[in-house]
Amino acid sequence: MTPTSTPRPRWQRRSEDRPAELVAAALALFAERGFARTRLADVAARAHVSKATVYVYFANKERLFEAVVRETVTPNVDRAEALIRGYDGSTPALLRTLLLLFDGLLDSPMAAVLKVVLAEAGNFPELARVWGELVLQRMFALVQGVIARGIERKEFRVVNPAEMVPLVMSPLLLLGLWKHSLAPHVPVVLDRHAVLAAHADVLLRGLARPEDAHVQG
Amino acid sequence: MTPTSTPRPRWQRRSEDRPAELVAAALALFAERGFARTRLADVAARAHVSKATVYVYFANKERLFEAVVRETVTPNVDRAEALIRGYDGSTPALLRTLLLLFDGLLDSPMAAVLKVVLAEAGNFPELARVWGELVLQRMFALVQGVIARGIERKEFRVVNPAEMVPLVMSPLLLLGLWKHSLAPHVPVVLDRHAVLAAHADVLLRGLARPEDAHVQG
DNA sequence: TCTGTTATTGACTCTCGGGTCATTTAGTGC
DNA sequence: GCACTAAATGACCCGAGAGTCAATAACAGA
Repeated sequence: MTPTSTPRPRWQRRSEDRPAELVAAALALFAERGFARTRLADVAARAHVSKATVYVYFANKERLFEAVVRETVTPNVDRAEALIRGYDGSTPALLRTLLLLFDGLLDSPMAAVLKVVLAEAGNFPELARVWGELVLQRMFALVQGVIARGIERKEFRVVNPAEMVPLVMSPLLLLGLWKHSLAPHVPVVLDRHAVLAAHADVLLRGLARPEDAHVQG
Repeated sequence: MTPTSTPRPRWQRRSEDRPAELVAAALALFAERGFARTRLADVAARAHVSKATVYVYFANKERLFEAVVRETVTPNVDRAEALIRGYDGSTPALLRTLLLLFDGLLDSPMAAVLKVVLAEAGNFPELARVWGELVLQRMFALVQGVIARGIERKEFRVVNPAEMVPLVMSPLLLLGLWKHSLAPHVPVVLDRHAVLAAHADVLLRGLARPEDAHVQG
């Protein structure tokens, strides 16, 4: 162990992994502080890299955030779509399963990203566009398909599936924002799983055909 | 009209009205651009006043926003409470009326303020606290009371009123955020009134007692 | 009309952070 | 070992915008 026995380089070239590492670091900070209050210097530090390196891989802050959105969101939507595709049980059960899966997403960084997108949509329309394209449209189609399936199979009464989508999703939105925005600072307590159970309950009763109102999936 | 015939002062002393004018100006800009991207210089300009004047009436940007929240929110919550207090019809009808009133709020600046509060809660916990105290708790109690009333009067089946509150409110949250964040930038179309009608419908069916599932308020 | 009070302001400071670039140095092929 | 490429960086610039303060001018009262 002579003084010269430490030839560890001061930095390494890792152009393969850098982008993903930067995105991960950025995700954590954007989620925690929002877009405006996140400093690229901090992102860089968290990825063990200098600020200038960020600019080697991303043109600017906004593009970095766009990358965060893409990476965070796509796998989750993929999973949801796969779940639906392979399902062949009753539609009420399918809807319950889907809600459970969304419930899981509330703990993922996706919920935090959503918060930031909503907050910054006005300042960065491009972000809103990306989100709309990558998440909204696919999720929308997904849920709408489930409702339509239920109607076709005479498990639900006849409603306009498009109008049901926001109703299905909105409690999840609320719970997500609750968790990431208000919960830490407000004394009100919300039992997430109780609310979700109640949601599934009310929703399925509300969708049931009047003649079999007693049957609950 | 001699050149000296224009003794209109370059500015006027109006310490009574200034705060309200500043709050109004600030509301418009915060709603439009969010907290971080709103410049106090612009707020001042919009209130026809210099930036330094803002600091005469508000200690800093955050306090100004706090004032905006208070002023924007209180009258609306008051109105909702008054509506409930004086009501003596059926509870389903009351719930429909309440939803209609909230629908109106979606067009008020309150929805925009909510967006900003959610976005900035992490950076300014005090804001979240104020919102929780001024709006959340009162609104929560309000809706919870309506549900409890319906159960007492045997118009609803027996549920946990506290769990229903988020279910009642969440579609409104979604529609509000939709309007102020995504709608302008995303090609998806949401028919607000259709969604709200569907919400009332599903909700009331979901709350109905099984034995009178056919009766719709 | 003069004087005192205070609301208002213009001009200033200072920090913060996004973005740039010339230079350094790790890794690669010969 | 040597030269070449490109990954990584430190030091820099610069605009933006929050917050300050001494000076100014509107109004009230006498």
